[in-house]
Amino acid sequence: MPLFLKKLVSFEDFNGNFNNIGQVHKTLACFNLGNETPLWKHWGFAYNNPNSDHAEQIILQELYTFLGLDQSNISLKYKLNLYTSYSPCFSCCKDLCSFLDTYKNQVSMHLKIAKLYKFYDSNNQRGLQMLRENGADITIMDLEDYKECFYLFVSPTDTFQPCPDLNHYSYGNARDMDLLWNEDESRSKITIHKSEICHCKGSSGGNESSSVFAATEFSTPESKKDNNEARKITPEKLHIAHGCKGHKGVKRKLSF
DNA sequence: ATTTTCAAT
Ligand SMILES: [Zn+2]
Repeated sequence: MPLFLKKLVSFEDFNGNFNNIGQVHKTLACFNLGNETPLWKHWGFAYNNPNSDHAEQIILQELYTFLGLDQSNISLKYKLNLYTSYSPCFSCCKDLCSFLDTYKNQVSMHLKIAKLYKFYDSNNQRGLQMLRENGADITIMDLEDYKECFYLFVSPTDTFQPCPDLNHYSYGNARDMDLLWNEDESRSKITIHKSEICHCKGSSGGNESSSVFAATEFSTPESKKDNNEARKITPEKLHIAHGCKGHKGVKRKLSF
């Protein structure tokens, strides 16, 4: 397992996974678990296991093992900081929700994300929305977060040097995430309003309220038919591929 | 506003 406990991340791996704006085909996730005392109770990092486990799964497994022993100490309040080079996929979001549910009122989760993973996939978007609704604090890493992550997990003595345009990309990702949160909030009212009449499935029409409800119910896993036209955030490239010349892309589609 | 990405060649 590519899990490293109480060890620092190398400069090379930090730069290769966090401090870059390229397309990286692996994920690095760093975590620390603390409480009132200044010293971390547990910390480390993990890479994904190629073609097998996502980095979040590996860290969650470690946390279940670690916290399982502490189950008796109800009064303890843990704070989990999780830095991930990619945002969690839909499946990992569900796993993170389960973790929060398992340690309800015992562990708070603070997720700091470098880049959005396959954000065009509406399932991944819904996963992040669900995770947030389940109490996780989710943000895109800004320059200060990169600096902090570097300080905590790479070197407390060296100076973090952001790669060119890192701040610019971070800002763009943060904007995408804000749009997702805004979409989430405006739709949550619909979900509540329609919650009583959404039990009847099968009635097609694929209206938005039923799909929202399905998401809330965790009842739509990786359905391969991802041709969901209700998707709100779509890369401009997709529009171009479909022969649509819309330049506003995300912004336009989310204006409601 | 940068986009196909926890690969697959
Ligand atoms: Zn995942």
